[in-house]
Amino acid sequence: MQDKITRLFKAIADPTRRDIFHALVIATSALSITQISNQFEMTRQGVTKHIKTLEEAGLVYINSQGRERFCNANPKELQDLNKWMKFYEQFWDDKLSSLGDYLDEKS
Amino acid sequence: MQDKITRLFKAIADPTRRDIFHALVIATSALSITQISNQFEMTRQGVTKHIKTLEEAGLVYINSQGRERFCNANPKELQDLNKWMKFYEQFWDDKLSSLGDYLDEKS
DNA sequence: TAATTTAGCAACCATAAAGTTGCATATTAA
DNA sequence: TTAATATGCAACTTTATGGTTGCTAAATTA
Repeated sequence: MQDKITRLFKAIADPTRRDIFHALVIATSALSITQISNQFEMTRQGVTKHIKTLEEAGLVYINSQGRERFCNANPKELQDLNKWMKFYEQFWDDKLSSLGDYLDEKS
Repeated sequence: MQDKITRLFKAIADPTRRDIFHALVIATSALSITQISNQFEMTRQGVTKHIKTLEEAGLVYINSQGRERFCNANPKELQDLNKWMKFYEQFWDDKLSSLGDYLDEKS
């Protein structure tokens, strides 16, 4: 369907998903779907959909226990985005001169 | 409408826009809309729309000259995304212990 | 001045995305 | 075993997104 980096970017491009992700990151333990839902003004099913998107992007993984599904954040996955951006860092200050440096390095 | 960080994330979440952005970054000079369009299998109007999205995110700025509009990449804008991610870096290795460190720093 | 080129704007289309309601099912508690 | 809780699934609605076609207008070139 989509490549990994696109899934990642799209997952965190939604503000609600960033909030959910954030809540999971700073949580001191895994949170169930209901526990997460209670923190948001949205139906549980709405939250579930977002969780699924985050999960498919690798940003969240789930641990089922009985009838509950405990969600954990996996911020490490953001490294891929960092890597993507890394390339453009060299162009931050002065585009042309940095491009020169980049080309020099390659030669 | 949307906040800046969301606009940025959404802009680069689309693979075609990432390609356009990339083309502009590595270009040795500003490119007109037509010049960009020629590099993609899409109508000029389609490209124009993407450029507009990139422009609204601050990732591209335009220099009009006569009937032409020369587009430049502004990769510096990605710094904001970097800053957003920075917070989560501390959770990359060991979530719980890193959170501890973070809380320690704040106290 | 006539023809060509560059581009914007508007309308349209198809699909995806964000969120809802309603219902079924499995697990846990009384 | 009955009631309550946690969740998934499906259908539906609304709005956003990615892309198209067709037309218009301004700037260049012949």
